[in-house]
Amino acid sequence: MKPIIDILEQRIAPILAQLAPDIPNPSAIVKPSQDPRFGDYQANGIMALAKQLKTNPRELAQQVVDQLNVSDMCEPPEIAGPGFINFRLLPAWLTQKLTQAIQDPDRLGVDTLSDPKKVVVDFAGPNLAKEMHVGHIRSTIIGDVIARILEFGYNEPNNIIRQSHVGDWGLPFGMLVTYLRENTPEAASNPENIKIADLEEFYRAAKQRFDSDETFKQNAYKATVALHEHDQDTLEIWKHIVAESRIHAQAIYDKMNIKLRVEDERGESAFSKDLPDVVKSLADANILQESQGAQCVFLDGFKNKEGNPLPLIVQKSDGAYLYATTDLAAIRFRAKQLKADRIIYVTDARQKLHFQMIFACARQAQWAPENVSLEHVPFGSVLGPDNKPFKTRSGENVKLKDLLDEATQRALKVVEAKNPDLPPEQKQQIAQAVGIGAVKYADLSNNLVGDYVFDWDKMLAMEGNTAPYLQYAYARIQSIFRKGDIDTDQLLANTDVLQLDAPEELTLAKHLLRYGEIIETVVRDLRPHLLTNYLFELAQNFSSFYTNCPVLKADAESTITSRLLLCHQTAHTLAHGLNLLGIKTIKQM
RNA sequence: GCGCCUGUAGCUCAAUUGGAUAGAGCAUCGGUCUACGGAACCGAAGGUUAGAGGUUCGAAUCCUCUCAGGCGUGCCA
Repeated sequence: MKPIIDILEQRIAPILAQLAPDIPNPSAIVKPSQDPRFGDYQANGIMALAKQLKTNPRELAQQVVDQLNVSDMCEPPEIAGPGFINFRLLPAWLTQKLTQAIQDPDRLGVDTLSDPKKVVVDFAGPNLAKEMHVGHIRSTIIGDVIARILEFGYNEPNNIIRQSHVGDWGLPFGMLVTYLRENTPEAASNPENIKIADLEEFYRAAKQRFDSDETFKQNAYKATVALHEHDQDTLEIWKHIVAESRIHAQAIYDKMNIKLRVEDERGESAFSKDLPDVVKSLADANILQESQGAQCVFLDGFKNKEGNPLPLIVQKSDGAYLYATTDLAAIRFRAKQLKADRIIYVTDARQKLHFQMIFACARQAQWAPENVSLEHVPFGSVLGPDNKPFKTRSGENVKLKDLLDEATQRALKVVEAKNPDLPPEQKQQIAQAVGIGAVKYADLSNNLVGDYVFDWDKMLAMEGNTAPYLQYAYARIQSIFRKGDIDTDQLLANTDVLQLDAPEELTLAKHLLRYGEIIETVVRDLRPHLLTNYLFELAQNFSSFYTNCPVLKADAESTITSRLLLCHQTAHTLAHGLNLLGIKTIKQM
């Protein structure tokens, strides 16, 4: 089914078109009402339209209502205030629609969005030379969630292409190759034996040599040049170091429940051979200029501190290429080769200017035509308790592995306290789901723009807008099904007994039917916190229902079944939504 | 200097992008209290939306200025 907003708008649209033939696409602008006194949904567009028509808004609203037929789904619409139209959904209609949603376990009654797009989501993209640290956490979490939501919304998983633009081609690798040759020449001559137990230590040792020894430094530069010139020996060692590094990154992804595979990786090295052609093409298109020895593109509207045109530098004065060059190669590849309709970049807000320039350049070079949407999803920084970028006490980056381990440890303590009798392996599994879920949910549940303070106690607090609260609501429902020894298949064979009477039942049902509306909005606006908010409210509505409406102890058999169906659909929606957030549910906690 | 972002209850954040009396969660106070899992529920209190103007039926949201903080601003990514 379409979102209720869309149903109402589409019913009103032809009436508006007829009443205002000269206004292009007049819209009813239907929104959920904030206050129950104004019904379930309200149309806000009449007043703006009346303004344009220079007519009385309430009279216009009356004309709309006179012609509008929504009697199958709503009580008679009311005109209120300066010209709102308020809609109250009929229980019978809600029952029918919710029944349909229950009978559709794969999509929960959510329509596929009508314009399935081919989308590239660029996220994660760590530097493979080092272990992932807290600086990578947001892009990784948010990008994965955006990809998951698009996969569901467009219902064409193969059209959603994850791209991890890893750093695997720079000086750090020249350092690592040189260090490996120096310290373990036996591995360097047999690269397939390269094993790096501690990637961070390996990098640190190489960096120390680099900083303290001039000969080493020169060798590292040489190795980097050799790499870029595709020297066979160097390339062979590089390949195995990258493979080892990738194992470390993959371990983090697995732990975090991030859907990223080796095939999704297309980093600097993959575009390295395209870079000369990027510059040449810009020159051929007459948009390349030399300035202070560097090859630059000057784009309209970008100024530096002196107020002079700000260049996008694509080739340094020493001939080397930069990340701008690689990003341009990538954008061209994604638009032309992958044929993406939307290209989404999930990076730090500090890169905003960079992407504005990259996008402008790609447009000017006609690598991304106007019908390809280029979208930067910027997000703020993770701060420590001192409101400064999150670091360890000694001022180093917090390793993602350590952070995730601590999350699990802390969650395990809580599980031990609450449920000491569970088998140890189950406690471990719960701690994993709760700890990782808490970290991810904390990251996703606020508006992306703006920094947030990393606070263990708040994210793992078992009350409030947190992952554990949602997981708890899910676990409680599972408990009902265990206690009542309910067979879900048998239950779902009786969906026609659904009946909504109690106010808590109606509130819950209305909320369940808004799932598609939320999905549609998030697919369009790429704001995951709208989904976390929705799920939190769902859990709250359920808790209220749960305390006020006995399920297994209800008076009539039909009420029991009906309420079990509500429970089932709530649990199913919670699990589905949490899965879109990359967060696991557990049956007990 | 210029540009971008942020400023909402004591704290952390919302407000479906211009809609009705700005909502949640923590914390505080009060209630439910042998419970289909109390990791819960119900209620109270808490606001000049940083400040000042403006736009209009209507502004936290749009415009102008001011204040405070963060980030960026040519060869790092």
